[in-house]
Amino acid sequence: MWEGILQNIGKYITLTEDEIAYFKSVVQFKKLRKRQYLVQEGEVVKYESYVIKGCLRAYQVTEKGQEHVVQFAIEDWWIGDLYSFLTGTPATLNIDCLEDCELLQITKESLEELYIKVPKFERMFRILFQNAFVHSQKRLLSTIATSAQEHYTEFIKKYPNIDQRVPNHQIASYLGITAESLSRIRAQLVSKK
Amino acid sequence: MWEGILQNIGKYITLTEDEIAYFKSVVQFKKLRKRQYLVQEGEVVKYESYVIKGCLRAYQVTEKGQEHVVQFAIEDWWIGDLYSFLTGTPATLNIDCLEDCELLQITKESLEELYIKVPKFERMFRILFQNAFVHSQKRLLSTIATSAQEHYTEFIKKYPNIDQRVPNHQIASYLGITAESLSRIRAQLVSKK
DNA sequence: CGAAAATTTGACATGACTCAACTGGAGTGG
DNA sequence: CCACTCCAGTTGAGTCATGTCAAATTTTCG
Repeated sequence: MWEGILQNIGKYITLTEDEIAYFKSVVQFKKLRKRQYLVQEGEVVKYESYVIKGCLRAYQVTEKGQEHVVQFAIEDWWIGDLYSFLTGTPATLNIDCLEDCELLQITKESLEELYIKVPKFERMFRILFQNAFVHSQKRLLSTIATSAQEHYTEFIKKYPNIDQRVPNHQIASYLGITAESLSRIRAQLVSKK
Repeated sequence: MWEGILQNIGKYITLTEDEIAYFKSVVQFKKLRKRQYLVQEGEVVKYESYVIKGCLRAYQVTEKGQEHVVQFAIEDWWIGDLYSFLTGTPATLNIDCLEDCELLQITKESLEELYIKVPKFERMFRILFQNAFVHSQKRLLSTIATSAQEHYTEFIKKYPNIDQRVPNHQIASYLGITAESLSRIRAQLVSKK
């Protein structure tokens, strides 16, 4: 249960035995079944979650009932409604499991304490957020600057592992197009070859 | 020259006199005229820049020559091609001044050293990147989930200060629409009132 | 096996784009 | 200080990519 996350943390910072023990003491293990919610719109989010195993999606629902996927998360990713988590305001996102999931969760209070007691974590999350920001900017640019077809081909190149685990209509939702459009794009790509 | 940035830093962390002195010693002052480049596509970016005064835009140019604005920056914002800065790869962005600008710049080496010598800065940038990521996600959602008109009205609500300093066709580019479309949207909004 | 979900396909609608022309204001140089 | 150019902004006409709605087909999973 701990190998994955500790190895992942090890990519960014080096911890002592004590620090590892302390870290272990502040995170909680959680199992969720496929289709279960991790977060529902309207609730105040208490945890950020690290994915040990499984696959989740975070999405927002518009007034007209359309779902827009903001993020997928698989093994070794963090997921949550960060804005709600940070500000204590009600979540605007829903997050649910596309597969049975195993998570490690940390509360805001524990995380703040972790930053103080083991400042290396401040470094790790600085790097994680920095990378997340860069990727988010790149995604934005693809959304704005490229055709739906290019955008889709970029996506499957970049996330082949996610592509194979997630239904197409949810990928469409992530890309900001309809399931029908994605279906037609895929048909075109096949016929081109 | 220093009040603005020190006050801004003070929102996130508290520094001693020595730390302030050290910080001052690692950043460089730079003035640029309107229309001058801060970063050009292809060069390796050496600095992240804090805006003391002025207004800049970061944009990418596609093969077909279309410009897409990724970010505007005004007083108290940081700007740069973060990906190039972090990885040492050639910049994909261009950044230029929309007004005469005064900047403070820091190199990657100095920033890394600053993180080590004054870990509080790790905290500050963790928070800055965290916020930048949250905003980027929200922007992405607006781009994907709302009509061009809603997206524009959200933009002017959120950034009235930028709106007034930047020509409309560049706002259009930021929103991912053409200048013509924005012009028509604005006409509609006026007629509605 | 059967119900529900996912995907595909067709017909049609529409929002945004492209290209082109025109207007008005800002900045520049004689 | 005026004439001229340049650029931002607007408007119109036609096109195209993607959306919508509906139905048929395939896949998934209890």
